[in-house]
Amino acid sequence: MPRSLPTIELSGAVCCAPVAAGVVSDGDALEVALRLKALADPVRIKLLSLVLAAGSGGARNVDLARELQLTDATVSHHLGQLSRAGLLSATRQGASIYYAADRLALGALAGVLDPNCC
Amino acid sequence: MPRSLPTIELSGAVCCAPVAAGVVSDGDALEVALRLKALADPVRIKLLSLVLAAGSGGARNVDLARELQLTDATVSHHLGQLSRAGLLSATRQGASIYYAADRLALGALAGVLDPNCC
DNA sequence: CTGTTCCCTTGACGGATGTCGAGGTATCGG
DNA sequence: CCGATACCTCGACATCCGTCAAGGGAACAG
Repeated sequence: MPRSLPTIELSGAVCCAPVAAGVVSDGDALEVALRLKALADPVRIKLLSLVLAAGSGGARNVDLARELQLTDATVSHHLGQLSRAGLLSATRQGASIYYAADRLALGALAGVLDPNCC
Repeated sequence: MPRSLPTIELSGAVCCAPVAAGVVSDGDALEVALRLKALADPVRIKLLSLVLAAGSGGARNVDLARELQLTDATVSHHLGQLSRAGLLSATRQGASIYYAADRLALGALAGVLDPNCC
């Protein structure tokens, strides 16, 4: 990979028009790709479904790590990826941090992909 | 990555229930992740939008390569990724191969992601 | 203050990935 | 048959990524 991917802010709302609506700009392509990359891992898909199943209260690193049979360090890494992509929100409560899914961001990302809806 | 990702068939229809509908199985997580991985690249996002813009007739490797300023070998690699994920269909016509987007597959993948719709 | 629990960061390792150049195969027009 | 065009495959290179072990900081109970 000669040209490394730049780092851009992803915490904001998913912005761009559907991919099917016209040729996307380089910037939009990069943004969508980075958000998708945050999701493109089997562990993170399971992680997301677990967090979604936990409801608005959210889920903790330890419990997710036990469920997935992974180290807390690895789960922390994955949670960081999803958070930085704006797909998860983190809320500290005592010594624990509760992660909840951002359903709006997820829906917006799906909308960018869907050629029929929207 | 200690455990390398297995290779599975992706040419069929996107099958599984939305990620928000419940905790996904390991198999479903893998399938969704592999399809998303096929899309999680800025070049492939642009590629997909170009192919979509070309309509049902499809687009050719050479023209896409010129548009993207990439080698035909690189574009062939990306087209292969998208095809193997079931997102593109290829039709030979003389010496050329026309690639068209599979809007149904794309919409189904979006549906798996969307927590609100479906 | 001490110990426990929870989480994050760092460093390291092996496997995966995007890009290209070179070379091979197929189709078609002379 | 020859050349041109379009596509693919292969090998190589640099970079990225998922995983873990080790260690440190923060909150809380005693």
